[in-house]
Amino acid sequence: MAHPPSRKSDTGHDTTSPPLSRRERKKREVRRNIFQAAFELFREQGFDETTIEEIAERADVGKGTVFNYFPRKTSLLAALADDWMSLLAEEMGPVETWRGTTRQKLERVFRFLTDLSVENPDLARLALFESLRHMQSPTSIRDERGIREFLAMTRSVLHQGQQRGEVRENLETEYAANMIESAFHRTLMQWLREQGSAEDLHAEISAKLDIIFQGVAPREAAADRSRAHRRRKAPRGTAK
Amino acid sequence: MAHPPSRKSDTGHDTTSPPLSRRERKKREVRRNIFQAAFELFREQGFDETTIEEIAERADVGKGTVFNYFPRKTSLLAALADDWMSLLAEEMGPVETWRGTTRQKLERVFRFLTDLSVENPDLARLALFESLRHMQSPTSIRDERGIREFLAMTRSVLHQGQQRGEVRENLETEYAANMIESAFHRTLMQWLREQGSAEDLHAEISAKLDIIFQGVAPREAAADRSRAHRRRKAPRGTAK
DNA sequence: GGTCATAATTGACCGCAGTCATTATTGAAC
DNA sequence: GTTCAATAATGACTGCGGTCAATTATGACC
Repeated sequence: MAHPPSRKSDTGHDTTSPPLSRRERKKREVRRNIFQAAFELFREQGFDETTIEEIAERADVGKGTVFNYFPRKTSLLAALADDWMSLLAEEMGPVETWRGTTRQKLERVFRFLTDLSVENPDLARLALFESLRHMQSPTSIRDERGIREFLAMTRSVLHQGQQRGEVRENLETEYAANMIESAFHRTLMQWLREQGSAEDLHAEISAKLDIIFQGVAPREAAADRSRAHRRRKAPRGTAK
Repeated sequence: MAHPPSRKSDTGHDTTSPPLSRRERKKREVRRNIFQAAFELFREQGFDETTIEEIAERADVGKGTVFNYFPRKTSLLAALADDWMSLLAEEMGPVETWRGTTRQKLERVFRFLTDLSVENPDLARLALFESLRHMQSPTSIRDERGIREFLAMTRSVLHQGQQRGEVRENLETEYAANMIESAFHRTLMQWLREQGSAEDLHAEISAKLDIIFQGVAPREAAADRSRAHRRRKAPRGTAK
């Protein structure tokens, strides 16, 4: 029973300073029960094989109640991703306090997440995949805390790197963070599918970090300037 | 009715040199009818709003027949992705014949695919998303021609670039192609979700290409060598 | 305690993706 | 033309995700 959904953080904010009403406490408890029941079952029998009714049964609520808390079945997976990000934030503290080179910081973040994934490949696969679903439909309102936080972190690290001279001054950190995130995400998904060794995974991530740091062009011939239009523009994206 | 599924290529191979039996011809025709009916309907009313029974109705076959050809509803989307890749291959010919710099070649490929996507944002979103599904489950046997071909193309372009001195000799093209693909994929998905202008999309892709070519590290301090273990190893992945 | 608006719970119900046992078609062999 | 095994078509049926109208719990206010 390695790594059940984290006990402290749940998937909501931890800022529970004001004492909660009974109602609120009950709600959280129910939510937690459903969440927990769901992941026990997912782990035991897989996602597709688990029905909402089973989850409701184990959480000791009606089927409809499950949908009150998690409007789609896949919302349960998104909750897991959020949970993991909370674990990460909790474990590593605010970015400003991290030590080491830019590269080391990035590797530490990746390491934390890959370790979780290596322990729970099935859940990781589901959660990673789910974290993309919100991109599918423009109507979906989910805010996808998971990826957002990851991007914000990566971006901060790059920013620090700029100040320390380890990252190009003129780098568009928004885009770079975006690329790092998507490369990491894809690498992890591929690995989860192919079920290689953890060593392979780390090696591949390291190699890709090399590429992102060094670039593809040879050292001298900086870059091949052929872009027809270069419209300088505030990057769209996830930062506000 | 812009861009219906391509008429010539369908989703199967074009190598129809040996004359086909009547049976085989019938099969292809039925498959084509279903494919076409499905995409007319998807375009008219959206994916979720279209039922398999409607598709079967319009293609003038029984419901079960649809499932004979496309075992899941989403298989129809995967077929679209394949179709688009065939269009691309057909339009641009073998990689060896392309002209221009490495950067220009990559931009031309992206341009072709983004143009298709700009014309059919809804279908593109669905197809792009679907093209990731095969990574979700290790049991899925789909071979995902789409992404594979794209990777092979990108890799060839990088290889040529190495010969022309536009790409670092010691670059692991397998990984680099992989990163380029995932960055492109993600950029496109994000754009499709946010519905910006086509100009925005091109600018973002261009900016990311800059990053991939130049790298994140400053010119002088090549890279920050901190990786604990550097296991040189044949890249796993999609090339055979 | 009693009243009442608001919020939470619930399970009967619905629609559709996907299955499968049955039936129809094909074409090779004679 | 007839036979027959292999292949394809079919739609009745099933199971589950998701909805919603009805029911119950909660707590603010008197």
